[in-house]
Amino acid sequence: MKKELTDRQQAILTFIEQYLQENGFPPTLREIGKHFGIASTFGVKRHLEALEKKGYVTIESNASRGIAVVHDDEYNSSVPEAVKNEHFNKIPVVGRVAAGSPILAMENIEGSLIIDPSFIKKAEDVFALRVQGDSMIDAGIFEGDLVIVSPNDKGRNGDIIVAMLEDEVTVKRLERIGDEIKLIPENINYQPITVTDKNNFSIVGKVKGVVRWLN
Amino acid sequence: MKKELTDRQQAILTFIEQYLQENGFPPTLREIGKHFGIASTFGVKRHLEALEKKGYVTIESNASRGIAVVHDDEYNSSVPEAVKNEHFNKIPVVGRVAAGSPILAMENIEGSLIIDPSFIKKAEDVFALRVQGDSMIDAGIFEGDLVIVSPNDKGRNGDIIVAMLEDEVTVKRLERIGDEIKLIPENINYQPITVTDKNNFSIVGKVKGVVRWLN
DNA sequence: TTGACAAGTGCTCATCTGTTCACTATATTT
DNA sequence: AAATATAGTGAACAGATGAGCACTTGTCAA
Repeated sequence: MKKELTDRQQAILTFIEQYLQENGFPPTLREIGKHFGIASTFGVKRHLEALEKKGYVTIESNASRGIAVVHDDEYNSSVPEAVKNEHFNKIPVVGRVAAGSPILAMENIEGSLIIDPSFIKKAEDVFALRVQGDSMIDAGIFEGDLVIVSPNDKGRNGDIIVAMLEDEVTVKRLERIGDEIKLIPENINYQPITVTDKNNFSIVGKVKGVVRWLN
Repeated sequence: MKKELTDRQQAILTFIEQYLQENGFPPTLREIGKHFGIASTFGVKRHLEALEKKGYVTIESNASRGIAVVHDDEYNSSVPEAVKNEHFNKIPVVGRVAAGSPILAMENIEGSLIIDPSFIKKAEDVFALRVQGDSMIDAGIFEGDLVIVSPNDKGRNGDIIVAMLEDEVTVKRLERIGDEIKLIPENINYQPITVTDKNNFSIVGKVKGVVRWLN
């Protein structure tokens, strides 16, 4: 376990990491000092020496910007193998879907989500969709939730699926009776939809998961 | 598309990337020159200017080691920023919690979950807990779901929290009235719990998110 | 009260480092 | 043949930068 940092040291370490991220190279002593209102480079230097002694950075003597942030093994061991091997899954998050437009068009991508491969088979090609409306609240799917959709799985009877109906995207439970297809909402205030015009209907994919974020 | 590089320029770009990887900060003009047997810093500088003009690096004027390697979007789009910068969050998933045992003891860890940093503030120390029981179904939290818990946030009035009560872990909505603490289930079949013995009660943390996996 | 420690000031100094200029040389393109 | 881009030398220069010292302040535990 690494030694604990003082608040000041932690703040400085964070600043260095941020600076590095934004600029691609580490800050100078004076830049650090300026950011924290420390007038003397010596004050900054001692913070860095403390950080080095505690194992958070290494400092190249006499080299300008010679600060390297240490990512030690302990830290790395917390990195899942999957990520090291780049076998993680990055899932595009689709925001609002404009009527008629292809779901995965670039304009729709709202962000991305990383999901542990233990949840998703590696090659599976999934995406996330932000839920609008409350027709599935009894299935624990609320407005604003993200549903993870697998377009390669068109769903079986009883599965929750994402369907495209009349250029609108909806999340519903699928019910197939013979040739008839019904979309069942999980909310007593809504009525099941029977698909009549199969030209204007398609199943986008099966819902594999739900992710909700509070606040 | 980026302009093509000469062999020399490519070699220098590669060297800079390697140096950066090994040292954590970029090389100086003289260090580059020394590596390639270029005696004059001016020769090196012109290579860098070429690299900058072609969009491979940016150079901070008058700053030592002010070379930043540009990673353009095309190249990066297959690798999420989060992973490249190792700023992703790996969350331990806690399975069953034995009565009285520390929640985060190793034996309890069931697996791990990777969540996009866009959801969680970087330094936030969270873990995931598998839900047992159905006392929160009206809040969309079902048995078997994973709740993401932030132990640093003890929750405000109305928040959904994880509490430790009589050596049992429960997910409930928090209600504080004056000095009285109530735990409200979100299921009409359950009754609110008023905390009487505060010695046997503690708040584990606030629920920040919910993840459910189907099949 | 004493001591240890974190944090900071103001300053000097040496050297690190990017900038610039004049000049040379070799390909490739026009 | 002339223009252009690439590649390099050697030297001079100024500003950027880390190192070091003596001294001060505030907090906290023994």
